[in-house]
Amino acid sequence: MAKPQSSRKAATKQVRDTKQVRSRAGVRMTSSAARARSPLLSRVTSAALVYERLHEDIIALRIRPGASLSENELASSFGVSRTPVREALLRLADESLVEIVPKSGTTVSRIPYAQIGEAIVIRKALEEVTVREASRRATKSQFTGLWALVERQREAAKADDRIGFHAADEAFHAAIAEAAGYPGIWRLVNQVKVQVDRMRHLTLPEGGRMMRVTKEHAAVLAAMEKRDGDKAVAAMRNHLDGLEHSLPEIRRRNADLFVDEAGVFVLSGTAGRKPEVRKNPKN
Amino acid sequence: MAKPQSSRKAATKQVRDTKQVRSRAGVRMTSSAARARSPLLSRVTSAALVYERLHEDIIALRIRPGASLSENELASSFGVSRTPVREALLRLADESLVEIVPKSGTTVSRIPYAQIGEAIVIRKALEEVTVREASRRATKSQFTGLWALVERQREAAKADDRIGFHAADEAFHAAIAEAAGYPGIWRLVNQVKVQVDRMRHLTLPEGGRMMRVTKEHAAVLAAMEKRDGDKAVAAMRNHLDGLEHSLPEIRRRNADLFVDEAGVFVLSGTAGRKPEVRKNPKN
DNA sequence: GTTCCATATCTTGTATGCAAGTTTATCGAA
DNA sequence: TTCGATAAACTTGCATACAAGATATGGAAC
Repeated sequence: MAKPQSSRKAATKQVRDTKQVRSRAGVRMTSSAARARSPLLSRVTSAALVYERLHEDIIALRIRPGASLSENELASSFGVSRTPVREALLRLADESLVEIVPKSGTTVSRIPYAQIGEAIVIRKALEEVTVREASRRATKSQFTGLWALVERQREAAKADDRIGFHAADEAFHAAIAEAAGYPGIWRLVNQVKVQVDRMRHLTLPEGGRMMRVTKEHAAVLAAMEKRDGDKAVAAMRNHLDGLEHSLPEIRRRNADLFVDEAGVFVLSGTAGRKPEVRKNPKN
Repeated sequence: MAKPQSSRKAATKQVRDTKQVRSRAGVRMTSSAARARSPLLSRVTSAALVYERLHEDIIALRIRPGASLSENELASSFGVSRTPVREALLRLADESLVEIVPKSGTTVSRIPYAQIGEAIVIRKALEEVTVREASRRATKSQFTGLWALVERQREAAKADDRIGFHAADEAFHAAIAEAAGYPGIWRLVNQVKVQVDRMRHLTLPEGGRMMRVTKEHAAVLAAMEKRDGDKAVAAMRNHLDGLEHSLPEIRRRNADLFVDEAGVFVLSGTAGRKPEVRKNPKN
């Protein structure tokens, strides 16, 4: 490998110090600074696009858990080369949505049933501190917006619009996080609950569920508005408890989409790629 | 196994009986694809190695926040090509440890001071539920192991061995998570506190700090052993409160390593601000 | 001196070819 | 048929080449 032109690489160190900027460099950054934000979401690269598409399809179960993915076929499908596809898959592997076996193949992860419970515990812990802080800090206009979201849910429930209901549901929780001043927590919650979200797509139509959830939200919000943090936390806890209600039944009906995880033993795991997942084919 | 002496081929055929129709290009629908494997070690790929090295160096501040990274120079430094280096950098970007600007360059992220507080809140929330559950579920042998870790901390504190102390500290918290049956929570905590860990490397030598922390751990553990969940949670909360004690001073002394407003997570309408105008006019 | 512009030289993004394993298919023998 | 060995066809991991945008440099004009 030929080194081109040694200009400032007198030092062979791979880490160069901070590049200094001229005093008026800021004005030149206008064009790039316009779109150069949102590190996790939409970049303008092909890899990001492939990632988003695959992410959506996996979460929505449009690609079934256990399905095999091929970098080559995905590449020709998306009309790009393997490189961006591979980057997307690596990222999905970090989120435990796909499993890459080095020289063998890549599959969409089955839903790790054993992790669902822990994910819900995590979500509860995070949302409780969030709703407590939001009870203190939320402004009047934020309460107005929250009530509007509850109303949107009520309408969606009446119209039996599950998609719209879910969107408003997410927006409700996100708005609470914003009111609390904890945007990172909501981002974290979203990261943790991916497997739960996949499972949600299997929920059976249960009469009155959406209206019940709406009422639970209203209870949380009412307590918040009274600045009663404890009561709001209790209401939120009660609300999130409802999540794990029908999980065993859902699992029973779609056994092939789940996997029992035996012993995750990743304690000081070097920031490891992902927990080892033992698949237990129960044919 | 219910199958009587089924050969591998027969098992394969049995798997095959499900539809192998490709509903979408690139997605092959199979019932059970990859056989369970035990890659106990995380990954033996070059990309993983590069990632681990860079991760360590960034966390330990051996690479200073704000430094520029070049895929080419890193590649020749590691003796590999750009591809595995790039994969490592993309992963580090997901963790907000580096920032990749598409056609411009890659830099090591400065420590987002505004996120430190939220990270500590998150850690508190997660560790509190963990210690509460561990108070219920921990076995006698686990308590023995935990006391041993406390003792190791005491010894390290006496010997003024900061590295050994920190290792035992981490192990203590990890062991509590394991006793609680929440391995995923500890993994998540580790992910969240990366920026806090970087900051920890800037802590000034403060007399008696290690011994104080050891006593706090002992208090947590004593409450756990009495199965007093509330008291254990309170002790843990008190322990973690100590984290944010000297943060402002640390930041004041190393202002160039921090950035005020990073993260910029546009949750609602208002557009994000410009990411960073390098305010480091060296020379 | 300052300002502006062309250009050389960086940077990362993507495509492609090869290497090294793994799985599947094929063929032959008992 | 059943089993076994061999080879063909996959798979991902990595190296390399090229493309396109961003930055720094140098010189010309004023």
